[in-house]
Amino acid sequence: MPTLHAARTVARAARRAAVFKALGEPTRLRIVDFLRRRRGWATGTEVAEDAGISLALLCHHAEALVEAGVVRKRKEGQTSYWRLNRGLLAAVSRQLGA
Amino acid sequence: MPTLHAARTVARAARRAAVFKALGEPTRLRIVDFLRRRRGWATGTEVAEDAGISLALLCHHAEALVEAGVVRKRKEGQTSYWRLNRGLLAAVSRQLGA
DNA sequence: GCTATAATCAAGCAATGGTTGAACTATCCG
DNA sequence: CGGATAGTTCAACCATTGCTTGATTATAGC
Repeated sequence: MPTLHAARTVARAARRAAVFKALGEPTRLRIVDFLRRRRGWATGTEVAEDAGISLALLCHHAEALVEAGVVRKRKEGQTSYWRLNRGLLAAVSRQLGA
Repeated sequence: MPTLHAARTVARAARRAAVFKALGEPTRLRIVDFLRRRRGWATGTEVAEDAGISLALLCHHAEALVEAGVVRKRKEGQTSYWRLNRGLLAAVSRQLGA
């Protein structure tokens, strides 16, 4: 029988792991790398072209990245824009190095 | 047809993603967290007990962590010892924050 | 040698996840 | 309106993976 403390530890690990999980896939990491180089908002078409994937696949992966909080999304008319959440990445980076 | 440059970019992303993938699983992240608190070598039994998993499962996950280079392994007699590869984590941390 | 202990291996199950292509929606523009 | 453009969703397929259980190997201690 797990204690309450143990249960909370597990839940916290799950949330933190979600960020790494989002980054732990080559295609998603390339998307993140592109957005890092890009500095600012990029359209879905731009991202998909750079990553060499279809728009459908981008949609799939981008959802996972947004879910994990790694990426922010904004929609304007018919096109959607993406940018990195550098704050979260910096926080994770700090925790990882410590 | 992908260019040679694109192929290399993909391969590099795959290697880097392997580290995040290793960290992107709650159980493995708890192992890593324990080793971080522990400072130094810990036996497999200690790690398994802290993470609340069987020795068999630890073996399974530890292999992935070693494969990714996140963890170092040393065997002495009947027991094996594990410690964090802080150098790699620091490098990944730097790259992530930049 | 015998037993207990620490770790590893092997088989199998259930669930998740990446990829593709087609269908569908919403928006822009002439 | 009508066609083109940008995204999104859906269904299907296949591979991967996390986990469990049970057997197996290697070592320590008596």
